[in-house]
Amino acid sequence: MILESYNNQEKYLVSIDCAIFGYHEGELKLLLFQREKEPEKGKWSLIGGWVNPDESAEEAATRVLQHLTGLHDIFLEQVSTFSKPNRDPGGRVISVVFYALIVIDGERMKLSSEFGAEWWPVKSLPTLIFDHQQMFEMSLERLRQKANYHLVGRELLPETFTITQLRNLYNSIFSKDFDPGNFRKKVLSFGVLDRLDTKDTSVSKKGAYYYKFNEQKLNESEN
Amino acid sequence: MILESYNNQEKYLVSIDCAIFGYHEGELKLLLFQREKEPEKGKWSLIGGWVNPDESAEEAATRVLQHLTGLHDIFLEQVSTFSKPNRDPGGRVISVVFYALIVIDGERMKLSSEFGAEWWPVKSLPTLIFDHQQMFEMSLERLRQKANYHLVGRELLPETFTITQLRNLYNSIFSKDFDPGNFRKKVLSFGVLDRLDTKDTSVSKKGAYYYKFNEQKLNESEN
DNA sequence: ATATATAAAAGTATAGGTTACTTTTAATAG
DNA sequence: CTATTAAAAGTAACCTATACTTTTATATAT
Repeated sequence: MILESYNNQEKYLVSIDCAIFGYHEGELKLLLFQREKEPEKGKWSLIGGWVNPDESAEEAATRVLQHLTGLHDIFLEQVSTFSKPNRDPGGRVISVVFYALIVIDGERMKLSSEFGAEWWPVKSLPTLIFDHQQMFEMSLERLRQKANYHLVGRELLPETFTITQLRNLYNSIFSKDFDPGNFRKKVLSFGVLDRLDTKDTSVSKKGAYYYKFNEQKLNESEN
Repeated sequence: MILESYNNQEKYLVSIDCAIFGYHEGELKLLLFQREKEPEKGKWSLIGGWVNPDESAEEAATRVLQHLTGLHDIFLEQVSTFSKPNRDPGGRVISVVFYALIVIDGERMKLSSEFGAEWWPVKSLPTLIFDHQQMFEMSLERLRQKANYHLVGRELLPETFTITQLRNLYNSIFSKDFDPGNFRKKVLSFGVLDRLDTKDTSVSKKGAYYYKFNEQKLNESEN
């Protein structure tokens, strides 16, 4: 902005909303809150919060996520800003939208009891409030773009996993079935996975090797 | 956002900043204003403006662009939102950044005299205020992404142009030299250009055919 | 009138990557 | 020890990107 009449200008509430993706039981899931008041009581919303005076939007999103999940170093990326004058019936609120990726483990499944948040499969979401459906769709699109050029397994899978698990994650993100052979070839060509000596024999007699991300190679490849 | 204490929250000024790209004399250019007051007097800034109460950020950017250029239907895309608490020394201002593409013709070159705006080659920009350098860099990156998948000639070139002109535009956007033969093949494979009967003989004895975008095919290809 | 020079336009050959599909492998279960 | 399972490896066809070469059309010079 060029300096000009800062004082006569209207100010607005600024919030963040976050599409939090997780992966559980072979499905990509989204963390949602159920709204308890009118209007739109009973509908669901993304996780949100206000931007405080001492914070950037990124810092606000990080704070909200840490408070909710207890996790630090959550992967977070800005998606877009929603600013239609009447998008929120409660007042003029401009919302900066992010998406986040987190590993759903036992701890993270308890979010429901603590905060009333619930994981929903992205394939069958409930009705969302305001413009949150569009926020979700743009976030998923961004996640797909990200997953095209980088392996997103580290943010969504447990520390060790099989190629098949990784492929199922990708199947779930893109809603299609990747060819097992081609997927393996492609994924290993990134050169950022280390094969362990242990195998998962729960699904095949032969057994599938476990892999884990090599942090050093990840950094080198600017993943 | 979930409804919660709208009233106790701090409000902020919200602005838009716009990286306006144009193409002139074989160079990609950026439209800038020179700042007339301290702090940072003499440095240059992107084109900006406030978001009014009855506008979305997109509408604000469109209004500012129309007022500045007289053009309607300008190509505009949201890049990112900048929100660090102290990014603007004049006060807490959250800025939604866009990039725009416009055809520089005679009319558009007069911007300087009317508004004090000047076109700068992106290869040699002056020092920009605040975080505007970063805004520009993100905008150029977005433009490159866009140009990878879609022909951006319609937004930056005159109505008719030769393949060589289009290639020079791309050379300028990506700061590299595309192979003439390969570029031609690739560009025509999009199937959205119509060849005219007229030729440009100013640069070659043989003459290069003029082309124009076929709007219908453009729409079909979701360009 | 013919030759020359220019860059457009078309063509070619190689390499690399994607895709669909087949074969082999390892280990368990009957 | 044979059958079964999915992992893992391999293959062939196809498509695209890239570097490079050849042909074409025409204004200008001789």
